[in-house]
Amino acid sequence: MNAFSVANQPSTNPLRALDNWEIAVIDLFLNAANSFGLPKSYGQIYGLLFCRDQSLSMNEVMKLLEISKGSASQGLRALRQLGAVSSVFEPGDRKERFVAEIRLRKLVGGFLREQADPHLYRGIGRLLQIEAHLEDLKDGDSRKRGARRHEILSGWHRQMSRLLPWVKMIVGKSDRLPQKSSD
Amino acid sequence: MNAFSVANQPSTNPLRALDNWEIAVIDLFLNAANSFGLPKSYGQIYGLLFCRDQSLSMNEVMKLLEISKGSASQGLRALRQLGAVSSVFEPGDRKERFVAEIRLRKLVGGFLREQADPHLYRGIGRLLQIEAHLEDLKDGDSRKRGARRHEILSGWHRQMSRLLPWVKMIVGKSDRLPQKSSD
DNA sequence: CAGTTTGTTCAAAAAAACTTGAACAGTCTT
DNA sequence: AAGACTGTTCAAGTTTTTTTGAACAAACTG
Repeated sequence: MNAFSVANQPSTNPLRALDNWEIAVIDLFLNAANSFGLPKSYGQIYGLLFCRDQSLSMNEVMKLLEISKGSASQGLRALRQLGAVSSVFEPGDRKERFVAEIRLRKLVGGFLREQADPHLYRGIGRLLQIEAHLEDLKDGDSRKRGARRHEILSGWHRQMSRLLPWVKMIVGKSDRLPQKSSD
Repeated sequence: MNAFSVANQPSTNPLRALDNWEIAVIDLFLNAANSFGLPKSYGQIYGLLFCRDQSLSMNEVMKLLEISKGSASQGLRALRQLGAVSSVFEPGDRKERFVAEIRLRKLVGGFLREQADPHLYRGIGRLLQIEAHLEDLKDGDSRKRGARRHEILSGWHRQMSRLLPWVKMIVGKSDRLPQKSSD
């Protein structure tokens, strides 16, 4: 039986209740997720994995955080999609196990790729749509005003496009703390 | 009577129905607000003002967007707080009128000031709280692991703090399109 | 001062976002 | 092949956020 074989391990038992500092870290990420517009549970899941050296299975995540199967499944999938967690397979074990990506550069990069880039992309379509509306319009004040607004928005779009690479770059510098290693 | 005195103006009547391009712009900002974690109505309000050369009163905003008094009042207040709209008083008119801030630098700056900076600030407290939990803990694996995580988070905090000034700076460059003028 | 205009507040209603868990599908085990 | 294990999906339930509008306050008007 499985719960036992795990429950017997000395102190590295991944199902031992969370330490207080871990709860605080998980809560930190819960709040962070929230303010990035991600569901709280994603933050909790990431936070938990962030705390651990060992990879965790979906089941362990569910039990430790007391969240449902559905949340765990969807959360882990989304986080992997964002590049915030990756999965590993222990040889001879069917189940997937997860670890947190802790390189800030990667986290930011993934977030921008999945969230910001699509917005910029759709922005192009929206600008074209506005242009189309303007062309349907007889010459006059409104059209002129609209053209000016279209220019402004195009400028903003250009600026935001230029900004993102810089963000990735700046965050990249001096990632990783002087310790352990990675990359 | 007031509705009339306004309704009689030739073509600049601010209550004439919205043009299609304006609807598209408003919708663009509605979506943008959403993905910045702001209520849709804030986006609509900003979008409307963004479209207009003339300042609008709260009442005009309400009627043009068909939103309630409460939304208009709260939205305008929040947008002013963010520095995204400013209010002007026409001499000899009691009511406040609003115009959109269209300098991207100011918009980004305001957003960062109101949203990002507070998060970074609270982050300091959270890091201290984690530290405190660690000190309550007897030496051991968990404590060591926690200390490592604390270092990582501190590093991230430092990095994000360094990033924000750059963002403001980069967005500042070549703001305003070649036209009109401002600043 | 009584009435009008302008704007705020906040409890309740509506809408949106998130979570849950049961049903399902695939894999492995015996 | 039956049973156990792992993971996905999605309709329904829950929670959170946003919007509404009525009640209120303040400032002006005649």
